[in-house]
Amino acid sequence: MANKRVFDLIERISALLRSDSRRHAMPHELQPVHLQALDYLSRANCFSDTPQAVGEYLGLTKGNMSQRMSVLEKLGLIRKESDERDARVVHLHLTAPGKRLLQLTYPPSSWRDLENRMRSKGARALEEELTELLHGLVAANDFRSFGQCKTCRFHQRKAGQAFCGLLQVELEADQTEKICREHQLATA
Amino acid sequence: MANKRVFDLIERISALLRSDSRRHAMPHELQPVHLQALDYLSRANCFSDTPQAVGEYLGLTKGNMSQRMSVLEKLGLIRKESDERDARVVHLHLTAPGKRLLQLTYPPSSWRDLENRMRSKGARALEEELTELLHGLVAANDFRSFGQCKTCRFHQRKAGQAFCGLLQVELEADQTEKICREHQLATA
DNA sequence: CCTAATAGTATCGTCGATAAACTAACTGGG
DNA sequence: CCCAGTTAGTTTATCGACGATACTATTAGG
Repeated sequence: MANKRVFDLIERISALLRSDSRRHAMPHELQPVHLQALDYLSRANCFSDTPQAVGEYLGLTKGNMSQRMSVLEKLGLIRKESDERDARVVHLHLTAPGKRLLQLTYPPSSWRDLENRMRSKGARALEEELTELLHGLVAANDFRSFGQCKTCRFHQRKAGQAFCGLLQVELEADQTEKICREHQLATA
Repeated sequence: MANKRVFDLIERISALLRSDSRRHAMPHELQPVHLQALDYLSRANCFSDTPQAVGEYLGLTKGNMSQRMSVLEKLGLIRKESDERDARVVHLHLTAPGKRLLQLTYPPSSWRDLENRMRSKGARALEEELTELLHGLVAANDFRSFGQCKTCRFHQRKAGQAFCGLLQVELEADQTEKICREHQLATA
């Protein structure tokens, strides 16, 4: 599943995508990492939309994240909102301009051209293999998996309502579609 | 072959690898990009071991590359050598310390742990699919393919000797195993 | 030749990244 | 209760990647 050649391919593909992403982000006074963060936030559930979680997702420090987030806020792309229960925690929400910018710039056009050329031929297989690869990476390094809420081992149903057995809270239906910082794979 | 989910996976996998690569590179006064450049140079043939080529491979500007290369030279990891035919061209060779450092730090340990866990199960399939993906990306954006010399449409044999039909020169056997800036895929 | 193109360098400004020190808020055991 | 320990986030300082631009030196070609 993993060898040097696969590593080389991933490194080069992502270097090229990154370079293209920079071209898209720069006119908006942004860098690739900002678009990655915006994209993450657009998919994170309510337990996972914090600076800390973004940092864990991208493998960057919290100090760095604090900086990135204040840039995004200053540009009006996200809105900060402090948690009602725990005043230390900040939730980050995309604003309408943020969503618009994300849709406009991400993924970069080189990827979209690719999508047009290669119409979903074998996408499923690649998706599954990369998923397995990521899970291996996560397992080997104690990273968080950031999987979809409803695929989590703690996901339950109580009286027709979705429920998180780890955090012991009920879940809105739309939250279960999003990715969660606390996500854990079923024990193999 | 390409959809948003595949994009997300590649972005996240490479973000985590990049973060880990930084941890490995920093003790040596280096950044991830330096290791990527060293790795490229270790695999480039004699037409492709120039600052320009490294920049094209990684999607970065030549000015940036010029800087990176002088850092690597100052640390004694590479050696510059000007071309005999064209005095503008500089060839970059790994030194023994450069090779040692590369072996020590690249790929980062998170990847090696992965390799130990998932012994070559389905590596072939993933490799082929990512290769196809990269070729699509290359084709859609007029990037160079940087394939192995001997897989190039201009690769020939003349009297038992390998020969490049594009550059019109004979090739040493070991050069044909390496990657080439001028590489072109066979017309489909 | 003289012009245009090419490989590489030098210099500049911006800003992403880490580390470390800091504040504020929560938690839990006496 | 309170105080020690922990956690979320910010701040500050330092470093250096990166793009842009202008520059030099060499080569190609009409």
